[in-house]
Amino acid sequence: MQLHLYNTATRNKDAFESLTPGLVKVYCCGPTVYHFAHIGNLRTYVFEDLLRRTLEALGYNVNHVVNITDVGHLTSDADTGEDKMEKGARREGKSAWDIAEYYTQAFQKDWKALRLLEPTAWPRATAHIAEQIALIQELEKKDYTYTVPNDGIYFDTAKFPRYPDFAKLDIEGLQAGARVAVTEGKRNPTDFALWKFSPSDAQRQMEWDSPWGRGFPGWHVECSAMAMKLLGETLDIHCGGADHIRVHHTNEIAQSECATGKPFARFWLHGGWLLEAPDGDGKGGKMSKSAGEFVTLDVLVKQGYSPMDYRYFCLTAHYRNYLNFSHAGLDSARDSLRNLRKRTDPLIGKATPIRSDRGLEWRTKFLESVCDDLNFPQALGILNLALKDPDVLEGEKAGLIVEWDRLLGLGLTEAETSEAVELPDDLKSLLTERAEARKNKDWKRSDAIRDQFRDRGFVLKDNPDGSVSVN
RNA sequence: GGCGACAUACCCAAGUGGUAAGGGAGAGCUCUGCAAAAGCUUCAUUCAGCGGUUCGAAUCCGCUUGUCGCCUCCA
Repeated sequence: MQLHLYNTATRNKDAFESLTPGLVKVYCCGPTVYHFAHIGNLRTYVFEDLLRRTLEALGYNVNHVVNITDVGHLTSDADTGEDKMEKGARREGKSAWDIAEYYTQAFQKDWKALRLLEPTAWPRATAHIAEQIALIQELEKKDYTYTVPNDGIYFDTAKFPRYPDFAKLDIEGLQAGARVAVTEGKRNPTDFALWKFSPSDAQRQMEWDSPWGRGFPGWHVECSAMAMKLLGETLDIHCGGADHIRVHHTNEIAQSECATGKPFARFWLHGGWLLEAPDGDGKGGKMSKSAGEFVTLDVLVKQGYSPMDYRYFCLTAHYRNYLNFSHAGLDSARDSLRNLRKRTDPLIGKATPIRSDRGLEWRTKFLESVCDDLNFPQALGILNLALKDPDVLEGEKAGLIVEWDRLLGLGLTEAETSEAVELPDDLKSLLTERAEARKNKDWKRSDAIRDQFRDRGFVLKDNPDGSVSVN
């Protein structure tokens, strides 16, 4: 089936074909590990995982690279301000290297919890300084760079006439609206640093020798250098959050294409933002790490949600649209998933080949939705209808779920590991007492005991077979 | 100030020219000592408002209103 993906470069849903038959090279912009990833960040990785799974379902091998940015991002685009890594280090009284390691592990823990497929490679910026230097030297050789004394090596965006095209930038409007102090010596407002000199009056924790002196790489060059090293000069797909379009990806394209003379990526996919819904006293708006307050996956887990609840929540909205995060919304997702599992759990292990016309029809419909720019919300609707369809045999339903869960990644084919509820001794004896009361049809006593359980946070359910479940 | 995106039921949300998917919540019924669970049924003549194009519009165009984003960093 033909996959169509919305390509930011063309602003159109384009038919996807890989450059090399059977192999797709995907580069996804990863986290800057100076703090925890929030659930808005995570939404983008969920979308990228859906892309990966879709490509694999279509028979492609996917070479999937996700970088770890462990150096180099300053706090503003004006090439000024404090390095985020060093700031994080100071905040926590650790070294910048420790900070990077700590948050990388935290990030990868979230990654696994969300059932995101392991990428082919997790390159770290600090492990690819030589490649970055080489790329800058190539640009220097081709005369795209210039030096700003006591500052760094800059890319001259005026020498790349297509610079504004990708993000449809209005350069003049940019200039007019500029509220940011312009770096002294920059030729154009859009020029960006490729290499930053270490400050002469302060010792940086992360710095390297280079042909231009001691310093550290700019924060766009790492992606180009690592992507090209690991995947070649032209990628099939480059992904990231929508906030990368304007600056980061625009700059990646400029420096990569000027260095190689080839298109850097054929498809650019961008995930929409998670917004904080204005429920309660929340003000609403984009969730942002630098704004301070943010919700992490761990926070949700502490609130009683499972990572799969959040994954399902992401699945309910199209990846390119805004998604409003609210607890009401997450509750709804959690309940939906719970209800879904009630229907799919009894199907585990019962899959049979799908042969009936009806079964094949559902299979096709689901795949069509997914192939239409990853329309998972629609696919979920189809899944619900298929499960309810009385004309599809149980074994085929089970087979469809096995197949579809490889795309959804919700773990529907694995039994949930629910921990056995440990009952306090006094409640255990009450349970015995209630069984006795029920046998004697003492409903008043029986219900009173059930209420007692409820007050202690346990829900008693009398099953049709006479047994009692405690939750 | 400039630029842009979005607006679908109580909530979330798909649908982008052919007559409103799906989920959650709610309601009713069946079942049950009662609950719970499960099953069945039900839930937008209508897509922010107003005009226009069209045989036909939630879908295209214009205006208005509202929300959000970008023009610092950000997934």
